[in-house]
Amino acid sequence: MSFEPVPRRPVSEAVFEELRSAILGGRYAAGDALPPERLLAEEFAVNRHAVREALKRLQQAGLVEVRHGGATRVLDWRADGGLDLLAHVPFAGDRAAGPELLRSVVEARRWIGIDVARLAAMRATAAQVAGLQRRLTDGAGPGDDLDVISQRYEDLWRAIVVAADNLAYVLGYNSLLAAGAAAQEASQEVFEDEARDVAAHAELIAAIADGDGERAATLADGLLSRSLAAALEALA
Amino acid sequence: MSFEPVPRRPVSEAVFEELRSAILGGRYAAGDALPPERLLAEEFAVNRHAVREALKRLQQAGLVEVRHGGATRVLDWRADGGLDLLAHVPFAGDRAAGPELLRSVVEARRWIGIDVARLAAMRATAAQVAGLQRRLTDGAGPGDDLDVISQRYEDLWRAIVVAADNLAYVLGYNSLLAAGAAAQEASQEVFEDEARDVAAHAELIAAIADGDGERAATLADGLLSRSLAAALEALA
DNA sequence: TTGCCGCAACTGGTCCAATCAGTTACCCTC
DNA sequence: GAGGGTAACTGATTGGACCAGTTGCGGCAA
Repeated sequence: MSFEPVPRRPVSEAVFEELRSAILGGRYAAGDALPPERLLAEEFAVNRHAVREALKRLQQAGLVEVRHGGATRVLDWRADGGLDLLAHVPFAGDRAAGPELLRSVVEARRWIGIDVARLAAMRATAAQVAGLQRRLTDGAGPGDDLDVISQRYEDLWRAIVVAADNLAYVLGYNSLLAAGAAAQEASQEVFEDEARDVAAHAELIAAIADGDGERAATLADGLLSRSLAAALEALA
Repeated sequence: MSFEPVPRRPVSEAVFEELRSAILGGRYAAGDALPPERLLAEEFAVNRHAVREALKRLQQAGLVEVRHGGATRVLDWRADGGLDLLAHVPFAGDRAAGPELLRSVVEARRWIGIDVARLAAMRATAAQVAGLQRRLTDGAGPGDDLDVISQRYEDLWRAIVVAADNLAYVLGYNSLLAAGAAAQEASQEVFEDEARDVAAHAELIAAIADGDGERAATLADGLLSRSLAAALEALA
């Protein structure tokens, strides 16, 4: 028989996740004061420094506001939180945010993908186009493992996003990807049909290579709308 | 004569900003190891805990990877960072990322705004529509201060985004807004013409109230494209 | 009685010092 | 030359002390 390695993670991270989950899960309303650091340290049975490190991360994530001398207050993350939070919402306790979340992510990804395809067609350098085509021919048969297919699909889209030469889209794509990874099983399933359609991808890449923005946008729309439909169907 | 209050901010924040700027400014390449905590503490002339708190924030921001026993390494933030980073890029030292950034943000905001307007028209509740109309009539004259106008403009769009009922768009809008706020002067200027056009906003709200998604999308496109044009012009 | 002033008790911020716990690389042995 | 073991790194965690703002209560003065 074999044993799994004992999971071991920093104390401050455990505290961070605990508090984050409490906030995202609604156990603290916006404006509520968190317990004082000394009390938190006592309750979690860790040193105060560890609590402070966790609080720094919460602060960076836009979940709390810390004031010297005053209390640490919980912010309204829907109003102040950034897109990075999306990946953590699924773990926000028992609230059934999962389905709504999946639809949100796929919906946004479809729409942004359309513009990205158009921009890539307009802006991709020769080297980037070559990279896209290489990625396409590197593609193996359809019998591959879903994980492999998904990986290649993500990689292809990442290259397209980079070619679009828009920092907001690049970083936003990273965030959406992270959110998708957090709900892995559901996400992969939704994108499976699309990810396996190599012929459609080839058409898209050809349009980008031709610099035909409108055609690229239309093709991307067709591709990504399939996943959106799959997501909406999965919710029913 | 009068004196200004002495600016006073936490030491860990100063360290954080210093390191962030060093990383985003390219003074560390992706994969490079940061100096050890003990050395950083010595060089910044602060306690090691302050350094650790700063590192926790960098870690949360997706800029570094910390490994117990090993070195703290700088990540490739363009490949791994989330949209939240966008607000920090303006502080990337002397690299001329500013102009590219402004175009990216305005471009993304325009495109997302179009979809948001369409979705809001389809999904806004009666209460949300009433809220939008109220915000419109609350609008004061055109002689107002630019700060006030900008504030109201942002508030109106936030309400539209919320009405679109898509968590990814809500949080993404927060991130884009934060990025805009980081480059305040330039951003306000670009959006000024659009923000002052109350009549166009009234049309947009009317379309949303009617549930006419296509018309709302078209109007939003017209509005936001103005700012995009202004941004592109500002870059020339 | 009412207003305000000041202090005391809270809150977070910073420091010092020590020790635990992984990683890495060098050196010695076989 | 390959291997293992150890020493010297790295970050992780703890404890305790003290500094620095905020808040609210109680007593003093008008």
